[in-house]
Amino acid sequence: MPRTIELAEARLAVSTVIFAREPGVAHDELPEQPVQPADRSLWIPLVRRLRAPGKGRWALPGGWLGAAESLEGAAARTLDETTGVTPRYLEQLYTFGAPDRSPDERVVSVVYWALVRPEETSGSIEDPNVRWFDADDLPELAFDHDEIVAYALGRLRTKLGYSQIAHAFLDETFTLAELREVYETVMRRPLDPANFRRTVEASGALVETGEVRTGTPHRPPKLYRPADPAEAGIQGAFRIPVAPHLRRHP
Amino acid sequence: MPRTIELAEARLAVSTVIFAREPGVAHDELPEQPVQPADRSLWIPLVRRLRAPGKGRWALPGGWLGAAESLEGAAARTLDETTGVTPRYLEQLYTFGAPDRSPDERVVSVVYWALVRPEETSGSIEDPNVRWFDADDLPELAFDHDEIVAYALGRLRTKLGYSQIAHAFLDETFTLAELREVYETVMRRPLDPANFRRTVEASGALVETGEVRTGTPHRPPKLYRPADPAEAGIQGAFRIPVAPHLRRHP
DNA sequence: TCAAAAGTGTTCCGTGTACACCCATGG
DNA sequence: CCATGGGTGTACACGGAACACTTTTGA
Repeated sequence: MPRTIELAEARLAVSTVIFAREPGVAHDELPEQPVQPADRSLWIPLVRRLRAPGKGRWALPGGWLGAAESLEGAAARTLDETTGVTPRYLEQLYTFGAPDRSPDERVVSVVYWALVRPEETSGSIEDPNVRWFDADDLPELAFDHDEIVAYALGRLRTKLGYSQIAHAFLDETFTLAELREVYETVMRRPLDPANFRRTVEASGALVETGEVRTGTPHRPPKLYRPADPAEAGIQGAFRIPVAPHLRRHP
Repeated sequence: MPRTIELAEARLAVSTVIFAREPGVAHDELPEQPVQPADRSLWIPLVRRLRAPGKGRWALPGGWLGAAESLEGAAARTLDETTGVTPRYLEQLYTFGAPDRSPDERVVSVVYWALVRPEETSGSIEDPNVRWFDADDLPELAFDHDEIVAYALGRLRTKLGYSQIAHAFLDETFTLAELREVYETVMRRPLDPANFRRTVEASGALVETGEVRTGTPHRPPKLYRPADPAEAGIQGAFRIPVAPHLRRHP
């Protein structure tokens, strides 16, 4: 028995939560001191809102959906326009559409999440209204963007455990220690270097380049690159448990 | 360097992929013969499109987003209006918004997926334009709905492996054999009854009701109900691997 | 009393984890 | 030559899987 429904005059927005291992140009100054990878944090660029609603607050980079572009295309475009960042990995996260999430008009936001390499963040726009924040130490954000970031962080931690996305944080070639540091940073716990090496090597997800990184004060580590997904195939999968030892009675 | 973008005049639709273990009233007649749970299939209700575009084709139940309702609310409402089904489990799946997915106007669809109990499907609308289909034997659907259903099936199979959603297919109380049949149907492989029992019992996700199901030709099985999630807590988790033994060289 | 499903016990093996140990380089 | 991170070897515990076995009912 369909009753009459007033249709929503909703505007369609696209926003992106971008994660990087290092902040881009503008960020809160921190005293530089050596930290363990598991104690390091992730960085997220935010944009200050110049208009109401939420004027003055920090918000996720985003914008309106264009007529001819795909959702992912809109995410990439608005990201580039607002922050100058071009992500290596971009995936849809969730669509937020509570009727009251924006005060004046109905806005439905398709939210993406992205991973970028260090070099990609360096091209980010220098603007007092764009700033990189520690993902674990964010200010209060506009709209429901706090909730969105928390959701994205959860997804990143989970997905890292069963997929190969960690590569998207790194340059073309990298050492196993660098890859391990990504896992340690995201999962916030140390990993055994020996076991990590074996797990990754056995998976076939990486191939040696034959090069080593020199200039370190110690034994030069081998450089790897991600295996062609086609070659890697099913065997390319490896699993790094997100939170082990939560099994037995705590 | 933001160039001018023509904003999309997109309409916001909501659709739902509904899964049930048994078809509702109207479905293709199949000769009733005993089948193994792992050989049984899932059922999905579809609605015949009465208007262009895609007139005559089968499509996912859905409709337009109402002004005052949440996305999930819209999914539940349109589902009820078109099929008469009220799902026990309803979760957002993905948002599809390719510019050309609907021929005339731009439509962005927020798609949900749902699980229903046998009793809930029996209340479904009797209408020649609503029919239940075998999820593994669908006709060619309108728009990009084939792609959507395939995506939803993948998510169901994956999520069943690490969450408790299987309950949503069953009545208030159920036997372990019934729960196991859900897993066998969705994962399309047989499970060892002994190991399944131990895994589930050890997890604390179920509690015995103290009752047994009588009337079977054999030993009466105990009836269980889902544990209160608060009590179950972290220990409430158990994992049934989706596809084991794909590890070593095939 | 018998067939068949419910439910229990036990063994085997892959995988994650800990940790001792060797290797190679810049300072 | 030595401190340090790169890289290898190995032993152990846990949990998934296989499967033999006992229990309980209706017909």
